[in-house]
Amino acid sequence: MSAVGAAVRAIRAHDGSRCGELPPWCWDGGVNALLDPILRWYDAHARDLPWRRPEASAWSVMVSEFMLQQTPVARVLPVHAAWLERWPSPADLAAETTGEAVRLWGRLGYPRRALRLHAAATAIVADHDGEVPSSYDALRELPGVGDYTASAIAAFAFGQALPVLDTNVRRVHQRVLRGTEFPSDSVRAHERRDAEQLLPDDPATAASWSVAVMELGALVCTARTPACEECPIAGQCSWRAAGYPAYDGPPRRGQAWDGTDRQCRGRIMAVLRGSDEPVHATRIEAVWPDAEQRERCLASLTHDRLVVQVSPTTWALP
DNA sequence: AATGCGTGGGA
DNA sequence: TTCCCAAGCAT
Repeated sequence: MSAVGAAVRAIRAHDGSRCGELPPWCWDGGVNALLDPILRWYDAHARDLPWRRPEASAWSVMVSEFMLQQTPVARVLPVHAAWLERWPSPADLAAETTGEAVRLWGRLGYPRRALRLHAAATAIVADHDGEVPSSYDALRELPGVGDYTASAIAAFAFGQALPVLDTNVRRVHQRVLRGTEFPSDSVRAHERRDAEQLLPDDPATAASWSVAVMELGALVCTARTPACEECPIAGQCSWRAAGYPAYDGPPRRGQAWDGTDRQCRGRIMAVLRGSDEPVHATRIEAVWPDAEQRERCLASLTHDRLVVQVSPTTWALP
């Protein structure tokens, strides 16, 4: 992907045009016309988040990106602070048990992320001399690091010019450029082309642009009830200009919860997190009466290495 | 490519 | 109250 991006920008720089599928108003003398208003808005309205401060380490950025995968900022803030205080470097975390990582993960949800972050820290110590790698490709090889997270760390921790396509950026692009309310369920090729073409060439400006668009999506161009009156590019928004047509794509994926294995696993994990000692089976039975499902979930949690069976009747964090 | 994976807050 | 969804990843 990074190689493709470099090629696209090289071609663009060579012929001096922003050839592509984007509306012509996107360009003002060959420059992204959305850049100035969005950067100005960001300057005035950005939240002061620990992982965005100049002194934030790459490790701090990386921890935040793991925690922010599907979890809102407000809930990440206290856990991120606790992690960075306890494990200021990848080596500090790698020296810890995975069980402690899961315990300090607390109720952020999707605790497999805690295991992957621990595994990533271990790999960083083993393969990168304990320093968070800066290249997209090296980051992408770490457990739990997909396209978004690799791009985000490379851009925000190391100032590289990589497109960052998270759910916020995708929604902003879809509305402004494509005139519809929501993007598809998976990232399409045209979205990458859009992001590549809008990305400023200067690395520092590119990183600022990416975080600013993300913030705009998080605070103004929200999924529900967007605050268009506060939007710096409302006048250029295709969705707004079209009269906010309602979403008419395929049904968006919702997640069942009541009675699911995920709920059962969550209950079991909550019990184990709350105990420093192995927990007797009766305490697990107390939170999930259905024996068949309980056993299935205990087995899947064991398979995931989120729990270990300590004795025939007791369970614990690994 | 479709599905499974936690949790809690806001509309 | 119910529903929606929040900086995704792995399989």
